[in-house]
Amino acid sequence: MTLLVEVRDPCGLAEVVGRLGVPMQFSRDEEIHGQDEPVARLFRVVRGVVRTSRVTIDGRRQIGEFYYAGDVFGLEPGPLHRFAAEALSDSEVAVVKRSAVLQAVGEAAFNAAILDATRRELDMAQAHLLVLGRKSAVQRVASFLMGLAGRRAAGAVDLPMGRQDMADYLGLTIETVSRTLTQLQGDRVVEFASLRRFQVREWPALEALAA
Amino acid sequence: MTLLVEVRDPCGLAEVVGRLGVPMQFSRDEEIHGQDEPVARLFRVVRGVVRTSRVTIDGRRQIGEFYYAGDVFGLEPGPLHRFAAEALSDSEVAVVKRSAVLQAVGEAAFNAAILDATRRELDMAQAHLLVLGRKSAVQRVASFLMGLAGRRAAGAVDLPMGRQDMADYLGLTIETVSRTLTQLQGDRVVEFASLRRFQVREWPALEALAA
DNA sequence: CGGTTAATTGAACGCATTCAACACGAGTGG
DNA sequence: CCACTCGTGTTGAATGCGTTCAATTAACCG
Repeated sequence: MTLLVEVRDPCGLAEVVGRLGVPMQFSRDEEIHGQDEPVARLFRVVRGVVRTSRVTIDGRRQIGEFYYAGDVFGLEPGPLHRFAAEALSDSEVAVVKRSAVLQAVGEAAFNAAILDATRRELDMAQAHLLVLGRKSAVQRVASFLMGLAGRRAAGAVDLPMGRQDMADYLGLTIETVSRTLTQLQGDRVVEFASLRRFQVREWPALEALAA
Repeated sequence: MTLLVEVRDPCGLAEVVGRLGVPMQFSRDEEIHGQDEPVARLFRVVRGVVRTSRVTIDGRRQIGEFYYAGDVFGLEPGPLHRFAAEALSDSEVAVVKRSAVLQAVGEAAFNAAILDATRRELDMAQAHLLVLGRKSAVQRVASFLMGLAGRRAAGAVDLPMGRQDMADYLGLTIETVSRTLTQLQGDRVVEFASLRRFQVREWPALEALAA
């Protein structure tokens, strides 16, 4: 657990935000920051899961990313939040002003940390591009489940988001997601104990399906 | 022209790379840097157009971005190039070692510039995500043409890449791209003077189609 | 228990793909 | 100048995947 955080946070931004941040509670679907708000604070997930999303002009919803315990979010390419952030379930988030972090660690370390976090965002975005641009429904869902299960190597895995969130994230409809999950379960690749909890039965098969 | 460069390069990275860089010539489809190579240099397009691309395990090709005159490329989230870079047409590229830039401008300015460029990459990636995740073929092609035409407000616009590159970039097949272009032309929204040169006839219609 | 929301399933449709044939343009050599 | 070829782009017909719309079922919570 500690190792994971260290690996994903070589510049210490997550640690600093966690240390300086004020813990705040958010309930299911509560907004943590809004779309088009000015960027002023940094956030770190302490408990629960957070999603970033935005709505396009024609009403379609796009999920930016899902953030899990330890992850930092609130970084944006520009001065405004391009995405809103909401708690998926009841969550605890450490919140701190950017200026406070800047003051605490100095400008050089701050920039380095922001750069590092931005790089990680870019990395995720590019991985996601491959999924959306070139993968079939089964491949998308399989990749997604692998990503979730990868966080907890074996045993039952929590599926913190609903089908609609999955669908918006994967660029599919809720019906296709549902059908695909049913199919994967029918093929004994994964097994759902409940709607929000599953276990990988056949890792090689899942990897093959994720292509 | 100068204004455009300034707007897109507030931290001067493009200017520095252009100034320090050694101009190199690349012919059509020639590789500028390879996939999985270590990141050691920065590049700036002087003349021509450059594409970044990578091939997945199963042989599908993904286009990262297209870079035009003035654009900086060669930035990556990690220590290795996730994408290869190739010249689309005969091009001139200014090449400079990262270490040389670092030494020339100092660590603080270097980091700021890299951060800024990385942010722009992230911005492009997220815009692209919206296209790939939620848009139809017509919307994708229309958006793409708008993006190209936006660089040169009016008159004939150069289409520097072939249909296959467009298709890979937009997550479509070459046939669908071709059909869509034909359709847009039939609807008098755009007009192709030749295969690689077009003009926007109805801006409002094109914007509407791009959604 | 109902009442409500979320998820699944079914059937028909439509868009993009696939596979195949054809057109076009540029370059080459007769 | 024409014939030939090769690469690239276009067009056609059939298929299939994911969507759409609608109905049903399951889960959750009082």
